[in-house]
Amino acid sequence: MELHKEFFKQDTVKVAKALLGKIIQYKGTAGMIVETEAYKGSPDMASHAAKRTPRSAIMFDTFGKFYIYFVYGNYFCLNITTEEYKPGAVLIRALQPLEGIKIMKKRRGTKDVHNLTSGPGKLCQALGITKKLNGTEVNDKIKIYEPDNKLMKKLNDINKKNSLSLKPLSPSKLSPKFKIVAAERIGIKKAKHLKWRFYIKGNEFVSKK
DNA sequence: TCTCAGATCGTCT
DNA sequence: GACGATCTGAGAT
Repeated sequence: MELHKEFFKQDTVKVAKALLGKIIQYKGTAGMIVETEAYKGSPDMASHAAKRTPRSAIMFDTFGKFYIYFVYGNYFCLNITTEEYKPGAVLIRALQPLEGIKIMKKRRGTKDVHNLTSGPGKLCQALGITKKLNGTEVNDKIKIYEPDNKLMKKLNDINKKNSLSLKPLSPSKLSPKFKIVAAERIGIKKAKHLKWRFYIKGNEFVSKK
């Protein structure tokens, strides 16, 4: 069942947590969301949501829309805007591949399943998501939905075949220890000086730095 | 005009 | 695992 637009009206951190385990699908490729990151404005002043610019305005004005931006000259990052009256978005950081794995391998130029969607830039590349989808409504072109039993079975089959367990593939610096995480930045000035708050299975962990 | 980034990859230890 | 090189474009000055 597709997630209703109203789902994204909630608090950003709530949405980030709730998106874990959901399926994201675009043009014959799909994966289960295993790592998300909540972006709000204050007190995270290094977030795009901290300042309204032509690029980030979508985070201020909408919920339930895809915010896709180009970064480091090579990659795209996929976010979904949240909250009605406050700026916010959830970055999709990692997926577990589910459908269209052949296509993903081709696009990513690797045969390693663990390396297909284990990062925000990687997953956009694997799914063929580019800036042209920026601003589209959730479920217009890119679908997000709750997995049914059939899909879960398929996921388990893929896991068996590739010796994977139900865990995220992200080697992300964000979550070196923990698997299947939602995260929130709690520092204030520059991205590299930020602290992180992780949510794993209902528990909270705060990074040391 | 300048700076540098919500990332990735290859190379090194 | 740590680190440097790298790409383009948005935002700052």
